[in-house]
Amino acid sequence: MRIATYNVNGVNGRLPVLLRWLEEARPEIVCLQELKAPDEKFPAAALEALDYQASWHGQKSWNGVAILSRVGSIHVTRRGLPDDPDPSQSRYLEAAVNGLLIGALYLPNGNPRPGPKFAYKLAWFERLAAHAADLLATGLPIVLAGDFNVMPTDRDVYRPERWQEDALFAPEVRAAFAALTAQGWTDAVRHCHPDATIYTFWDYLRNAFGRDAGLRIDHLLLSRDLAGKLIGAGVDRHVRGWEKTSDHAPVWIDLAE
DNA sequence: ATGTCGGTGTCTCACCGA
Repeated sequence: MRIATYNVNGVNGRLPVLLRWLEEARPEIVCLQELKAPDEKFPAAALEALDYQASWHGQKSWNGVAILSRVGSIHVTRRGLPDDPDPSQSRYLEAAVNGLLIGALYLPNGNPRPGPKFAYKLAWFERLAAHAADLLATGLPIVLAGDFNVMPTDRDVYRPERWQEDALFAPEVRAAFAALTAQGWTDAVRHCHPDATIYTFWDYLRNAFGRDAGLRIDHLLLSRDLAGKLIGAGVDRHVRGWEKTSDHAPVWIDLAE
């Protein structure tokens, strides 16, 4: 079974690209981020036409996350993290799908650092970690997937020395990511490709994709039992080269049935 | 500092956030 995560950067503006990729890749379960659409403008009918059911947590203009499934119904267990002091930002959606618990997330960008946005990012990360610990304690098979807005290590950045002060790579956020995975989560893509240079995002500016000046910020984290079923992972990076495409590429894992 | 996107309102340009 294939599970993917894709920051679409506007689900309606990128709809032709999203549909083209879904038809080509046919993942069983998909987490989407940056819908940039209110709930009433989510393109459910176009996805249904490709046999994908969907649940979504939208917001006007910004953020927004969704879960798609072509392997049975989506039972939403949570919209937003527990104890969220700012529920106006739609960044977390959790659902039971086909025997798995899926947490779809869009972690705050956090720039500029320092500042209130960076403080919000760290606070959001702390609430995610607290909830993730509770999830692990259930013993369920769980996937946390999305745009974490964190490059975990130097090898996840085309030029790490240039990103030391950025909110996506600052010591505090790398430490937060490391502390999260230390709970017992497996970074699926890195686990499958320990030494490879793998990126999931290339800025629109300065021909970043053409220069392969990328970042690895989209991740799928697996609970312990699921990590044992991991048989493959990768990035559909050719999608980043399509017309009217997102600045992110889809990221996927394959799990043994 | 620069550059490029989608979404939105101030609405066919100018902004915000990324």
